[in-house]
Amino acid sequence: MVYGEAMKWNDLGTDPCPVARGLSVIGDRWTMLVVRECFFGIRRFDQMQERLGITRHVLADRLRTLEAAGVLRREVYQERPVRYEYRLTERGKALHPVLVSLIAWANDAVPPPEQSSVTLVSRSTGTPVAPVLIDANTGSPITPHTITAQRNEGP
Amino acid sequence: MVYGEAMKWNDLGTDPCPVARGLSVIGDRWTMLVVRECFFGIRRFDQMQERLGITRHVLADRLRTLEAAGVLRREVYQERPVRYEYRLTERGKALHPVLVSLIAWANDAVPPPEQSSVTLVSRSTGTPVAPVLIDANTGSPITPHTITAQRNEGP
DNA sequence: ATAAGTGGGTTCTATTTTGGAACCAACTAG
DNA sequence: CTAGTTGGTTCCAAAATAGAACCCACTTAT
Repeated sequence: MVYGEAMKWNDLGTDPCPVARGLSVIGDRWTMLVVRECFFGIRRFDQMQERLGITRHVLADRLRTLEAAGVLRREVYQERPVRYEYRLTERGKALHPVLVSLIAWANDAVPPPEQSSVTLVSRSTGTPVAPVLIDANTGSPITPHTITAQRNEGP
Repeated sequence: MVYGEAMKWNDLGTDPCPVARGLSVIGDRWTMLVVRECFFGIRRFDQMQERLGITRHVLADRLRTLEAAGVLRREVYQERPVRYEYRLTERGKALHPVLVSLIAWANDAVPPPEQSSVTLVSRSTGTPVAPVLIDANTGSPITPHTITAQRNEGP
């Protein structure tokens, strides 16, 4: 962060803090919902628009932004007339842990109306999953107590 | 989701999808940055405002929203004049995996300007951590291939 | 041949959110 | 008495979003 002077939203993308940089791409009201649709296998503009209830204008803008950020790629799936679909790139698929963590948090922090909800289950056993973050290097859990943020100065 | 009819932002909090419900709390432009400050130990209004460059009006609004959602609690730390500080509740601390996943993603998906950046390191060894999500029940990694979303209908 | 439909948008205006700056209340320190 | 601190609120301007209509290049149905 650049302390002591105002940080405008549009400058977040160049902030030293990865939280700020990440949010510059996925931190607005609709973007993660668009990403969710992509993980659900939705690829077409109209389908996303109908499922989300987002305005066409804003959806077009978000898809452009996500494409520019390398999260989605636009592919022609039909010529004459040319039609495009949107798919997650590797960088987009790398958002999976963010989405999963968010789902796990929301499911017990933001109670659903009635009992209706969506939960994550193992694809092989069908049983609910309980996501936990561990450090791949040591195998130990990651908690606010086990890690800390470190600033690496540039050249 | 309620398909076929527009979903307004303000209805997200009652959506069956946990992604939508989660985003209704933390899905706007500033909220996760406020939460980040709290994880960094920042507790006071003016300090947050200075560090983030957010307008005072919006910060006051976000703090109220986060308090209402049970993510932060407001505590008097001084009488005469009464002064408040904001601290993460258990529900707020439960956002740690979301923040860590976001940091991990941003650090390799949204390149920092120059080399300056912030990384996560183990508090005990000082070495970088590589966060991975595993299922606490089975110990196996969570990827788009190993899990799926399941809708549980309400009564 | 003509009419209606499809997919992926753009354009327009109205409403809502943000940004930026000033102001305020209740003290405390000098 | 004056300035400073803390945690806000109030005001207006600028930007983002909602909602609806329109557009273009086709394809399919009548």
